Amino acid sequence: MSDGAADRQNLGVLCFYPHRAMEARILAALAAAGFDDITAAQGRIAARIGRDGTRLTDLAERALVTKQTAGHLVDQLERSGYVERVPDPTDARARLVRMARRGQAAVAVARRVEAEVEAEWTAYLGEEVTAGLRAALERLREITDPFR
Amino acid sequence: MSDGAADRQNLGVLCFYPHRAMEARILAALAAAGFDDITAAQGRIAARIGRDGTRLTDLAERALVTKQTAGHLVDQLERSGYVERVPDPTDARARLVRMARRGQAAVAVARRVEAEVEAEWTAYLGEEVTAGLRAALERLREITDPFR
DNA sequence: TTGACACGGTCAGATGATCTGACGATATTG
DNA sequence: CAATATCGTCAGATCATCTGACCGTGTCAA
Repeated sequence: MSDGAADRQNLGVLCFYPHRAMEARILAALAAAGFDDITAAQGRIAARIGRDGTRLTDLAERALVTKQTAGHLVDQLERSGYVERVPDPTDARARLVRMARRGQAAVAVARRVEAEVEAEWTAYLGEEVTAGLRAALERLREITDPFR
Repeated sequence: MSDGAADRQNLGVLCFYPHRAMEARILAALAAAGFDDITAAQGRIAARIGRDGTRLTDLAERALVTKQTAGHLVDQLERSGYVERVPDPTDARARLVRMARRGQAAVAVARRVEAEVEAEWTAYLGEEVTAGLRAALERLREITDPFR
């Protein structure tokens, strides 16, 4: 699919490492904080829930999975008390998935670790390079994220 | 795990989009070229096979999965004729996984698409920004890739 | 207003990917 | 040579993911 380990790697593969590293760090911190019943896939869904709740279909679209998969993961998150489903006042067909109390607590932990890891990366790369990296990635997102 | 869609996203999440986009493009191209029996997970393993073959344990380490998972995926790749296992001349315990003829053909297709997608990204971001992005990601890999 | 179609979500079933734990065979090292 | 580490596999379980079918609700145009 791409190179062996030694050669120049494509940008997609290079993006894999930081993504995976961040995810692993957050998951580890969550587990250490007592949120040990959350999986990576659940986290990827939960990470895309907006402040006022998000529709299942939107979650699926943002996470690039089918709505069935998203539904499955939301079921688990709901059972574990991280999220809740409420009716969407603007559309009787839809329901909004939003953070429950336990979910908000987990988000707080996740945010802290995110900031911590970013700080480490910034310390290693330097402020300027990091800012450039972020800008480039945000720009790239415009053409690689089918949702936004 | 992180923000809703609107807010500022952490660098890990931002890395997700290009990675996923590249992977999807390569997979689609492979399927179109007749290599339609390969999955993303198989591709992630195959992408890490070096020119002269690579040990299963190394593949697992590079792809950040257990050796059991790697073995499972290599089994499938072998059954589909993409790779072959040969004895490691330097160690009777080990075997080297290396590309078979069909695998090499698939790699050729993948390389072409990689280059194509990178060219698109470069056109969108500009030469300079893209070079900066690559440099930053390569640097970041030093502290986020447990293997290298 | 009503019929055709789009959209939000779920159910059912299948497959794929991944892990933990245990194990046999070979290397390495003191 | 004995102790220990490494390489890979087997077995079994669980989680994630997809396709296809389906029901209820919204939308829009004739």
